[in-house]
Amino acid sequence: DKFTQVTHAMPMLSLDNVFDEAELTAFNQRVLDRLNTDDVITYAAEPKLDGLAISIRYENGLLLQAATRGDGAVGEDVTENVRTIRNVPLKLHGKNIPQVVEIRGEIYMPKAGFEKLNQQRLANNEKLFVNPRNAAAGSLRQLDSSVTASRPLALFCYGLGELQGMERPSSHTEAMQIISEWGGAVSPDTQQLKGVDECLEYLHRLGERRASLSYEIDGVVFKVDDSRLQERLGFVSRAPRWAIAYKFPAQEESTQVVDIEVQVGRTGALTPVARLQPVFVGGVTVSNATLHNEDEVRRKDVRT
DNA sequence: AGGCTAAACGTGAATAAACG
DNA sequence: CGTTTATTCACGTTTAGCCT
Repeated sequence: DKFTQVTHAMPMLSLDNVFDEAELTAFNQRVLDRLNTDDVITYAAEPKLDGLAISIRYENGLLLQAATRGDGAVGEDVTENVRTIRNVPLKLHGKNIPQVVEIRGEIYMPKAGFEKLNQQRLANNEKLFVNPRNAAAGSLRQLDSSVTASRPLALFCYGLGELQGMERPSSHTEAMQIISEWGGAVSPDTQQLKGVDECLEYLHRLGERRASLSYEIDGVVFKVDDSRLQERLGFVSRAPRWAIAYKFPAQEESTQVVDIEVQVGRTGALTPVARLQPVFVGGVTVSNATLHNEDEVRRKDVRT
């Protein structure tokens, strides 16, 4: 409760997920069906960074407010912490800067910075961070922004929120171009692709490079590039119909069920929980697994 | 000063029931 | 029937509050 609440001018949504090529093809088909067309859709692709979403608001080119996503409608004011991030522009470059622009992106901790930070912490007998994502999330929610300043955080921009005093770009690619001219960092791996076939190729290429990237990713985001098509596709409750996150296959590990306990929830609901022999997988230690969806567990195994 | 715990938050996943 | 809402849950980190 130490952070002031910020109501987002435009809600910050998440993305729907797909897990294999068939589901991605099905997404493309839904887009075609909705638009009632056979045209080849142009997509904008970018790596899906494993960090945390941020909204950064500029008025007359000056960074005035930065907020976490929160529940999508209301987030937390982390302006002072975001100001300490090296590649976040405090002032937008160029002329024709709109009166109000909200840049949205992902704050993350590069692998190299994470390793270096943990080496320092080891030397100082401090507790090590388990993975870059949580280290980034924790670093951003420091009450003392000088602590945040000492953490190797970085930003990649991936979109625009509120915009006043400027026409909305006609495509995602154009929006990224403009943000980049203002001085905002955009992923160098952003690419314009024609049709679902090129999306699948991109997926394979990036999958091969995944380990050599300087930051952790958990998938790829594909967005319908054309703003007018985006508008026609619209939104569902918590995600746009014009974008999808392709998630790389979850890592799997085997372990043993040690016990099964029944929890009583806040509303009195009973939920069986499997107590597991702890197992480290995908950057976290898993020691419990809910069994409230046991049919799913049996069918598809537990995903991390 | 250090250890421990509860609670908050961020991210992510799933189901049932209600809605349109 | 597909979408949306309400619940339930997982883990990692920070913080406050308590205890030793």
